Amino acid sequence: MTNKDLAELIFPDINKTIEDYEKMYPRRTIEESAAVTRFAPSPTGYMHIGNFMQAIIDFVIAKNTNGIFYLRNEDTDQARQIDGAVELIMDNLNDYNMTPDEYEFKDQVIGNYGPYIQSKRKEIYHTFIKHLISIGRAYPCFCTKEELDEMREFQESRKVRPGYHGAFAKCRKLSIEEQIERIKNGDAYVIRFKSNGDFDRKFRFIDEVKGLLMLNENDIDDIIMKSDNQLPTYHFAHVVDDYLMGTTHVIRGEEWLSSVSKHIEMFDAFGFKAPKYIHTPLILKKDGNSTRKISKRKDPEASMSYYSELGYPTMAVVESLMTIINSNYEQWHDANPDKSYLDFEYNPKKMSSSGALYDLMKLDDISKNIISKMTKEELYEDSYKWSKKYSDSLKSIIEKDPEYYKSILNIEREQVKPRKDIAKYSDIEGLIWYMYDDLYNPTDYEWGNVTDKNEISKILKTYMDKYFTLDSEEWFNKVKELADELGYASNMKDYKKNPDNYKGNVADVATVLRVALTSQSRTPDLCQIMNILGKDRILERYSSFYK
RNA sequence: GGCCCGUUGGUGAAGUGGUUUAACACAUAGCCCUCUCAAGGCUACAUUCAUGGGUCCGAAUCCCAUACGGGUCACCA
Repeated sequence: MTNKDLAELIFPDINKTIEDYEKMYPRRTIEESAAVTRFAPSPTGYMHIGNFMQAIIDFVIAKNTNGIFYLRNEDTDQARQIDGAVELIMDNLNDYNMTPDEYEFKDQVIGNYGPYIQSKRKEIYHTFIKHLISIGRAYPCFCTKEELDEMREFQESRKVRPGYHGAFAKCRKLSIEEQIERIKNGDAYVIRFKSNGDFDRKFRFIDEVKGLLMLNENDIDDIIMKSDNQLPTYHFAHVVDDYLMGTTHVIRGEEWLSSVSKHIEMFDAFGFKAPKYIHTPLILKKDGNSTRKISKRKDPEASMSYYSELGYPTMAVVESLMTIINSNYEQWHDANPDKSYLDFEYNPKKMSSSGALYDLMKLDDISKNIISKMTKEELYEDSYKWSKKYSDSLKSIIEKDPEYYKSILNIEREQVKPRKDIAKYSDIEGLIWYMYDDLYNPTDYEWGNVTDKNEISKILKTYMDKYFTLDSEEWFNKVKELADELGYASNMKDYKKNPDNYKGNVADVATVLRVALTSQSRTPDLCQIMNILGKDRILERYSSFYK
C-alpha cells in the first residue's frame, strides 16, 4: 500500500493531473511588467470599505501596468453565503466603473481562467490534493471536534503553542493501511497538509508594503479540505487559484500576514512561485479614547452602501480612499487635475503600514470640490440617477421640470470659483426646496436685524415699486439705492464709521429681501434666485408681507 | 500567553543621518473680503517625532530596552 493507493481511494474519479490543468490554463501571454490582480471577496452580503480599498489597489495596479483585474468569488463557506451577495459586489464594482476584465456572473463567464467561482472548482482542488496525497504531503485526519478541543485544552494548560503540529498531529502517524481501513469503514475525515516546517526556524519574506520580514516557518498541518470532502479551505484555494489564474500581486488585508507562512509552504510544496503580496493596513475608527478596526456592526460607514445611500459621487469615495492608499495622491492630483486616478502610479512602498482612520470630513471636502466642478448637466444626471434609487422626493422634484432643476443647480456654478455647498446628493433637496412653490410652506422665517412687520412691509413694497430688476449688473446698485431711500447705509465703510446715523445697513435690507423670498437667512446669490423665480412669484411671496 | 506588525499634530501624512526653525491637505480658531451663506485670501495651530537609553560632530531618521495599540493562533474568509 502506498500513498498513491490512498490518493486513489479518496479521489477515484479524478483522472486529470496538475499538468493537465497547467495546459488548460497556460501562463498568460502578457507583457513581463503587466500585473494580474484579483478581487476575491466572500459573498457575505456586504461590501466593506476596507475590501473596497483593496479592490481599488487591484484595479489601479492592473491599469497602471496594462494588466488584468479579475473577480473571484470565494464561496467555500456555504454557511456564510447570502443570497444576492454576488449581485451586490458586481453592482458596486460597476457603479464605480471598476468592472473586472474577467469574472463570472449569472451563467456568463468572461475570461479563460475560470471558473471564477470557487464552489465550481472542486475538481481542480481535488486534483491538486490528490497529487499532494500521492507524494505524501497531505493525509486524511480522523480527529473529531471533541478530540481537537481536548488537545487545545491540554495545550493551553501546559502553555504550549496550540495547534495541530508535531507530536500533536496524531493522524499523520497513522499508517497507510490504517488510513485506508478507516476510510473504507466510513469514518469521517478531513484532509490536512503535512508540514515540513520548523517553527523555530525563520525565513525571509518580502511584503511589498512592510518590506523585509523575518517570519517563523509554519509547522501546522492545516486542513485543506473540509469534512464534506468537497470544498477546500481558504489557504489551499488561495494557492491553487492564484497559481492557475496567474495572479502576480495579491492584495489583501493585514490580518492575513500571520498566515503567509502557511501559504508560502504550500506554494513550495507544489514547486510554484508565490505571487507578490501587498498586505494593506486596516481602516480604523475612533471609539472614545481608543481606536479599533472599523466594524460592520457598529459603524455604518464601514459599508459601501453608506456612501451610495447618502449620494456621494463615486469619484469622491475613490479619491478619499486614494489619499489613504498613497498619501502623495492628493498632491499628484492637484498637479495633474485633468488626469484620472488610474494614471496615478501606485507605489506600495509609499503606503502607510499602520492602520488609518477614515476621515468623513475629508470625504466631504473632496466631494464638494468634485461636485463644484461638475457641469449642471453632469450634476443633473448623477443626482437624478441617485434619486431614482434612494430618494422619491428628489426624484419627483426633478421630474416635475428637469430644466428648472438644472437652472437651480447652475446657481453660482459657471464661474471661476464655483459654489461649494453640496457634498452629497442627499444634501440637494434641503438646499433648494424653497425654489418650489408646492414645497414652500415655511413656518419659520430667519429674520435678521429687521423684525418689525411694518418695516419689512415697507422695504418689500418700496423695492418692488421702485427698485426691482433682474439685471445682474444693476441688481445690487438698486438694492443700495433702496437702502439709501429708507435710511440704511448703502456703504459698509460709512456705516462702520457712524452706525448711529443709520437705521442699519444694506446687508440688513438685503436680508429682508432674502428671508421674505426664501425664509432662509443663508442662500446663494439672491439675484440669481430672483431670476429663476421670476417677478410674478417674487411679488406673490413678497405681497404676503404687505400691510 | 506565543508569534507578527505598528507608534510623527484633532485627522490623513511628508520625511530614509546635516538649508526640518518637521511639507502638504482636512479639521479648528482669528482676521480680511463680502448682500447672507458656501467659497476665496491671509494668519495661528507638534520647541518636537510613544518613552528611556545608546551610536555619531550631528537622529524623527541607525541600535537596544520599555510602554501602548493592532493582528493572528477555526472544518471563517
